[in-house]
Amino acid sequence: MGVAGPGSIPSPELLEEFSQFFRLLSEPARLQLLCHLRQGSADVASLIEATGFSQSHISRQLSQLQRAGLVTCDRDGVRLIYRADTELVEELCDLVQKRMKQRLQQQLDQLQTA
Amino acid sequence: MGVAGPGSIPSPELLEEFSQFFRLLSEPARLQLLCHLRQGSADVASLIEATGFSQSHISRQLSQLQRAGLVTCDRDGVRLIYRADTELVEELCDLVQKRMKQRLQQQLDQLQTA
DNA sequence: GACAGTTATGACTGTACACGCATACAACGA
DNA sequence: TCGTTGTATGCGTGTACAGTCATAACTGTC
Repeated sequence: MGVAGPGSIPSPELLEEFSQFFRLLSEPARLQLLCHLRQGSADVASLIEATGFSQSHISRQLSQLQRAGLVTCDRDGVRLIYRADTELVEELCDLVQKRMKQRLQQQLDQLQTA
Repeated sequence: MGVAGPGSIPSPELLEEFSQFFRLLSEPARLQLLCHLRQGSADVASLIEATGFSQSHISRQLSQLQRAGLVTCDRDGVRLIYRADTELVEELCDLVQKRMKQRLQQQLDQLQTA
């Protein structure tokens, strides 16, 4: 049984929500932030250091991720310590990566039989 | 073990590939096409009919999906019959949907305890 | 070959958004 | 309260791309 049952098209609203979610992951900068946070929680300064992006950019990207619930933060005095809820993202990336491997393997096989 | 092993950051190239893939799914029009093709193969005319998009737009979106291997097509005379390889997309959407449900449930619980 | 139907593509417009700079705002210490 | 540090936000710029129209390119029939 699929997303909305077999043989039916998801509503435009649901499609919109799905696409918005995937859109979050469609930006290398945000994926990069999630990857860094996968190593453990981190404050903004270290994320700036690690990625080289401006503070304002990091802030905006983190707030987008936060709205989607992919990231949360706690205060430590003036600093914000971010932590990622990366389980979902990892699962998604693993699926995609598995698929990429499959595709490359297929292309390889085709070249070898040709 | 995660995408690139624990404790390491994927290369920029890999991040780029992931984001490009998710980017494909970040557009409602493309998700819609994939959903229609989930019902079975279809020719372009019926996709135009079903979605209301222009022929040129459909053509471009399908070719993007095709490059990523999410869609294939066979000729039937002058027509092209497209079919989707939706297993991956369905898995991804199911994961995301599961997450959405979780989040909404949490919000509901919070409202009820408050 | 010419013609009709189907798909791909060049050119264009509009919009969304990444990204940086400057600055406003929040939180702590003296 | 003032200064300092850290985060959010208004504004501007550049770019990527969705979506359309017109048209080219392809596939088949006569």
